[in-house]
Amino acid sequence: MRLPRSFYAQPTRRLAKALLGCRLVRSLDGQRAAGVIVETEAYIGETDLACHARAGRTARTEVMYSHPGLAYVYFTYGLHWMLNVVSERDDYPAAVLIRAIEPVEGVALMQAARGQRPIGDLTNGPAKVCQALRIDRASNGVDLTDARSSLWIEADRTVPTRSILSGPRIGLGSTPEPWLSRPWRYWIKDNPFVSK
DNA sequence: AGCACGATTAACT
DNA sequence: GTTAATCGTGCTC
Repeated sequence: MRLPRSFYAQPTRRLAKALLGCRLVRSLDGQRAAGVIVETEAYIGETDLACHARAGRTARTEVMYSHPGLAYVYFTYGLHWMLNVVSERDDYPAAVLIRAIEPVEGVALMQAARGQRPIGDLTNGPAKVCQALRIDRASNGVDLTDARSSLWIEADRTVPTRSILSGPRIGLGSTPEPWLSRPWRYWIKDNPFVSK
């Protein structure tokens, strides 16, 4: 079952933790490719200087200001796509970055999209997830709660609180403190598919 | 109109 | 550990 909009309309850090253990599903030519979310990061509002919304409302960030439950997909480093899910409420720009999933369905489909890499190297990073599931600009703004969309999230495993670890977000470069060190990255303890 | 840089990855040494 | 790849975005001139 597709998770409803009410699931996404919660505080971003809470959503980032709640997404762990959920199943990210992509429908490709009628076939399912899916994985359990094992690592996420929260990006929260215009005051979070690591969040793209620090620049305010622009063409790029517009999706983050829209409804919770939409996909915010952006391009970076000249070649990579990143998938986020919009959180909170309308007109408040925040989202959760999907950093890694554990492949569980359509592994061959994902390997075909990733140059036949071994399962352990298939989706253990945010750009790898997008490449494996063929997510690019065409998925930006897609509604994950709309029954017609080919991308959505389902409830799956229950992850006990004691198995959720947190730490600083990755790749923030010259982002100033305190944002650089905020422990807004979450992952499932001991899961081998968390990014390196 | 031009420019510096990025929520990364893979292939190097 | 280091670095090239590669281009959209937001900021400065």
